[in-house]
Amino acid sequence: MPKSGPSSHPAGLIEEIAEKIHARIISGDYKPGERLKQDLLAEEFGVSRTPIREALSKLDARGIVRLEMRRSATVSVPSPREVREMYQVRAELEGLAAELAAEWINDAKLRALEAAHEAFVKAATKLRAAKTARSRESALPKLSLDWIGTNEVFHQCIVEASGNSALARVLREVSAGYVRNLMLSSAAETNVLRMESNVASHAAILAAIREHDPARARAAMVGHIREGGDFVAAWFERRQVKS
Amino acid sequence: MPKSGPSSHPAGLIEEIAEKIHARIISGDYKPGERLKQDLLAEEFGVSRTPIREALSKLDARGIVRLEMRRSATVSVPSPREVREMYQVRAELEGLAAELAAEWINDAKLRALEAAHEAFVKAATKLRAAKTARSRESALPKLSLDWIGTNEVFHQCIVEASGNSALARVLREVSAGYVRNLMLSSAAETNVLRMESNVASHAAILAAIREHDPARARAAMVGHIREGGDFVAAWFERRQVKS
DNA sequence: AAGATCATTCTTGTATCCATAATGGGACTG
DNA sequence: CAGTCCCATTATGGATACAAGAATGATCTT
Repeated sequence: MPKSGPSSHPAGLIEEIAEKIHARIISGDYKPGERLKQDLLAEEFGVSRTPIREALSKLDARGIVRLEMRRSATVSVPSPREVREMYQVRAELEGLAAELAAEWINDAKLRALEAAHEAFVKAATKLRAAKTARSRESALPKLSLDWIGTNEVFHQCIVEASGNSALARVLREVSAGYVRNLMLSSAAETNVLRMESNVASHAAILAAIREHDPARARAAMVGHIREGGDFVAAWFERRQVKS
Repeated sequence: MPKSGPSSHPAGLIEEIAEKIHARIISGDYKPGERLKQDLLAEEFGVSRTPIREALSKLDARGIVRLEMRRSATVSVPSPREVREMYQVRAELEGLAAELAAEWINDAKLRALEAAHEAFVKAATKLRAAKTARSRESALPKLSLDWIGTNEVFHQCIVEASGNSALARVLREVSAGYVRNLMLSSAAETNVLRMESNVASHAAILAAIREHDPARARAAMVGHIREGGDFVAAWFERRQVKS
């Protein structure tokens, strides 16, 4: 497993708590508009209010909660429209990453990217087999996690290969965590078709980068992210009416 | 003066302190690699360590300081290369904003944008006059501030007109504050030529948006930001060898 | 009875405190 | 004399304490 990033590692309690709160928001435990009181969260997670505060601050920066002066943090689950907006931004940024990667990638990073792709294909294959087999006791959650993880590694490789550290930071800070949590929740409903489409997209992106074709790499990446955005937004719409 | 954004307003002490620390880093009071001890900062600003910590966390997210586990925050003044990287990201995001704005802007927002442009032209004219006159006691700092402010309003109008709130948030969070502080320091050295080029760029962007030409709006904006990035990076190089 | 006002309570923002991990210096040894 | 190991010092992360500003509810007035 590669280190999670080239940049600073608070790596600590705060980020962990932020992720947990985020997960609960996505899963619907905390409903939109609900007021998140620091005391309760502190008790919930068995820590004091201090790390809770910092976690909430991060979630505010990511647009997941709204933090106003002297008022409780309020859950701000995005509308499907906002999900689309976020993916539009992410598409732009990762498109840039792919373009730069196609231009500047070196042999070592290319090999790493190819390895990441292989791992992703393997994970997808296994997950697909498990899904079609419908075997009850198969470790489907674990396979889903693998799928998400290898997917993330692939994208991260490209960002790293772009050689633009500011880009890497922005993606980490404003979108990466969000996407991960969304995928964790929606992975269960991801069907075989979508998985195959994802594999194909990754292959196309990899090919464009290998052949140092920036324009094609960008286009492929933008399309890939948009596709994912459509799926997640749709899933979000369904979930919203359901709850 | 327009409100600083459509989104959440902690608007508080933390943000204020973050800006102050940032300004001191840019101005060179705190040198690259220097370790920022929370105690000292706390005394410096006459507050306790708690808000200092949160401010440092924000600065870490913005890439201005590096925050590692159980270690002091270290000043991380970007290399000219990193400045360029940051502007590349910003160009991408604001380019997207311009593209979307050209597509979706409505009459009210267009009028606001035109007003912002007029204010910018006016501020630029005054500043240019003051610079060429070289009158000693003229309120040159104030005029510089006006120039920076109106410039920011113009860009913000476009972002708002894009109708993509996620985009607005990302720009605010990761790049806007940075840019503002950089400009505050480098404005003094901005020459007349650059100011005129800036005015021309803004006019071109405005025209493209008015005529609903997304591709042209994006291209104009990307070029404009890149130009600014080159200038700031160059200024940064000069300053780095000087210190 | 409805609305407004004021007091109480609750929650956040900031300060202070304590435990733990890093740092730097000194002593000891090869 | 240099290198290394260990301990004291110091600074950070987290917990607790305190003050101040909202939200709420009760009471009084019209």
